[in-house]
Amino acid sequence: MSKELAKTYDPKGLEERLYQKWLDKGYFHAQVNRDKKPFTIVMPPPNVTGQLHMGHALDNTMQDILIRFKRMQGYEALWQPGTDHAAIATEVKVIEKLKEQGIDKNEIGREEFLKHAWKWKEEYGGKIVNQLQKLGSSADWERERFTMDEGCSKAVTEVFLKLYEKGYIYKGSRIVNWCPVCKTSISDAEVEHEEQAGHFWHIKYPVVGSDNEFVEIATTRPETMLGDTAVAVNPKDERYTHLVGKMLKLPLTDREIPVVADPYVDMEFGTGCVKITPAHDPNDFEVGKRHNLPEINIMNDDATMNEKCGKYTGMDRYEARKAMVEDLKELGLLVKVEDHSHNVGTHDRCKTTVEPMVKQQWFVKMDEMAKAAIKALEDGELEFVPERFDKTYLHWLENIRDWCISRQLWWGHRIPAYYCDECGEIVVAAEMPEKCPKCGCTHLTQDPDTLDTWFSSALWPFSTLGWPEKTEELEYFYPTDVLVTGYDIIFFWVIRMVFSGIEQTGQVPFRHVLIHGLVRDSQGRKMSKSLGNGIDPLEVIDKYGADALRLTLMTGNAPGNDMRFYWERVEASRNFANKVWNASRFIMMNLEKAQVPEEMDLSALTDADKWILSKFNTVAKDVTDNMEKFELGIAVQKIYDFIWEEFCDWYIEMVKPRLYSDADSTKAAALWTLKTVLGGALKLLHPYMPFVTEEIYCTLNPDEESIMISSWPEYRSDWAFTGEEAAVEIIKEAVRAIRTVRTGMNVPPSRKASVYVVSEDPAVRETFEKGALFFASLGYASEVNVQADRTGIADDAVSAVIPQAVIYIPFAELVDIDKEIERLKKEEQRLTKELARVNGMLGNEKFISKAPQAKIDEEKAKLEKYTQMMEQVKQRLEQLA
RNA sequence: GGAAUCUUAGCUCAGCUGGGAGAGCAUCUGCCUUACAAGCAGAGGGUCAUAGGUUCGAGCCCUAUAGGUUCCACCA
Repeated sequence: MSKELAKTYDPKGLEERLYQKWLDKGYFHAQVNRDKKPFTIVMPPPNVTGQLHMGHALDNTMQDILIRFKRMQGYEALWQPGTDHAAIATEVKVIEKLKEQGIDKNEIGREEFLKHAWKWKEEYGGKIVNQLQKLGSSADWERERFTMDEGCSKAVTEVFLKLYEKGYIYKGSRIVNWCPVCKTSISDAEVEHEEQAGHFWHIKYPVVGSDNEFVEIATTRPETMLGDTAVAVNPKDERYTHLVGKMLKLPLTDREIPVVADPYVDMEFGTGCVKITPAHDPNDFEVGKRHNLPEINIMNDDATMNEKCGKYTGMDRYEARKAMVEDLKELGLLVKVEDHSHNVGTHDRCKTTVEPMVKQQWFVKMDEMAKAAIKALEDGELEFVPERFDKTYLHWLENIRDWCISRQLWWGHRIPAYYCDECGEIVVAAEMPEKCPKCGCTHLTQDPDTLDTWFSSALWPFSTLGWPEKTEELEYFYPTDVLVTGYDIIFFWVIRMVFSGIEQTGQVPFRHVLIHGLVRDSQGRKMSKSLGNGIDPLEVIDKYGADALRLTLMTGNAPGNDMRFYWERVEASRNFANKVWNASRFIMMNLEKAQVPEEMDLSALTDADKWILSKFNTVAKDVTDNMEKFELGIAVQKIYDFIWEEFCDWYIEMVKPRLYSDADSTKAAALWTLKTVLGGALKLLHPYMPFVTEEIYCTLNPDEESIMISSWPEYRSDWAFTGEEAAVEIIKEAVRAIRTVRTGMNVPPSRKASVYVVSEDPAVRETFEKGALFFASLGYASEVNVQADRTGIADDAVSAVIPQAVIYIPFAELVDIDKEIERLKKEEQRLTKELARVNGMLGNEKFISKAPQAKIDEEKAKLEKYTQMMEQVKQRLEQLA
């Protein structure tokens, strides 16, 4: 059932129809199939709160291309999708929504809040999945998972228990990054450092027992001085050796603190004296541990000063700073204030300045697991593409600190730890124990905290396949083949998956990590909500179609680099879709008019047919190789060039006269070739542009159900025709040469000319005789005469020179003599340059002795060719002059 | 402070292991040629950031410099 195709390609409606068809047919669904090899990708789970952005579009397009490619190659290709509960992001949204209704989180309590959160998830959570489908993503939606579904939660508990038993998870009092707005701890990876202009306050601390002696310290955060428990100097610093061990009076308080010596202090920096606030600075915390200093926490969870702060109690940290500086000034203890710019840690989510605080938190001990992750990369079990991200990965792992995994949130996996209300015993268990194993009492309370959202994401590659159960799927599809993600998420996610995978399953969860960059706006800025410069992929799809968006995202940049988004580029991609559409339309129009053989005797093909078939064959192989190496951009560029430049601009044009002539005996061959090459090209293009290719393919092959389940073009040795390929290249070169002559002389294409091709080589003559038709068809010649010498050609004929032959066009049929001279002079210049280069190389003894013989022969051939061409040009110039 | 990366046509970017400077867009010229004006055929435009070095030969390798971007980092 062939149907009429519209004149221009219109993706509207068509995309939805085809996607629905694929879903109905179940093409996306992968099952354990022992007859096939598996190929697995797990989709980075987008946040349930998520709205599709360009990052998703890029990420998922790449994955879809690989999956479609492998599926067509005959693999059982599983693309495992799902969504992430996105602990803090979701919690914030739900809180906002409740606030609008006048509901306060703390008033309704945990149980009630979670009910709202789940409701919210059910209501809005599916949106992102829907949007991913608009891209054409062929993920196995039947297997869609959620990081907080039953299975994934079970995996989380299992891992927590195992790591706890192994001693890798511990609870401890540590300095953590505390977000005073979100009121939760955050991990190091969640802290962003940004340069801020600040001040350096120099403050004098009086030495106890000696009048008028002070120690001058410098600080960027004077408010923390209320928590000072020492002042440190470098042990080698002779300026202060006499003070070590003495006591200082801490201003604004009635406390006395010691001077300690610690190598952490940089003598060159500031005054060489550092106030030590163990409870509010990570370094000071370490110093404090070394010197057994007390930790005095001076702040509440919202970063206001707590009850230990005397008159400053209740003030915000910045208010307190101001007040204290004023007071110090009054006391004459403020020496000076300097401008100072320094890095301040902020919470990546809410941009609040992080307050280091000492808190009881849960941590994962990293050193052992980090070592295993490093080893995996070094042993080649894990490969980054591009390779340079190895360094990012290793550097992070080599400097890793323990991972703070507890969060003071409600939405997430609750920590499976229970405390005995009586004796305080900690029990880590999958379920609430009936009684305390120590004191036997039955009053136990679960830890109120939840786990870092990345804790569950870290298990994603195997938890989605059923782990900890030993499912068939896990055994068959795991470890997965490739993980596709942005470089911005290597620390958060990739690394944690790697060590979790190794620890829990004994295997690296994926062999390759394909890293891509960020999609930026046309000015190179990050797309962000606050800037309002984000471009909605759905809008792009709506205007130009998903295929155009996908192609745009895959071209014009190197792997791992950021790319800029330009509407013009989408337009160019859309034009390509239209080009494919129209070429196909032309071919199908012709196919309808004639009977096309199913099988073709290849010997019945003309040189042109063999040329394009052979060319296709090569391109298919190259494209396959590139795709195997994850060079997706290079691969699609080759497909693009092949379809547009070779197939459309040359082959289709060459073949037209044969199609228009009913008598032509090679018409069937032309039709067969058109159909075959188009079909093959569509297959190569399908992973990139699934919709247009599917629509055309099914019209082209009414008996086939879908291009998705067709087989990938394999290299065929019987399609390799080197001789014919070369022959057509000669013809192409000749046509180009004639075009140059004619356009150089401004001859309207409507004026046909007789063309004489002169070559001593009989093989070349034969080529031109067979190809004579092409010239005519291309509108540059009405008549083509091929001969061995110049007999019968007017002396003033204009020549176009190609390496294999000289082409003459009787001057009478052309015009403009000046332009011809100009053109020839340019040619002469070019040849002079080339000759100089080749002569230089061949005249160089070192080149002759060191270069490979093949290279030398090549250059010698060029020398001969150019010399010959030069002669022709000179002759011609003389004639015209 | 450490690291990665970039500097190639007016713009955005390709250029794989060193061997005749590329694409898309933009500009200009000529074409509504029966698949496509979202098209066809052409043209112009580049000391490949700078300075050295290795090599017969460097956009590519090495060193240094300048500038841009990004990541990491506890300098109070």
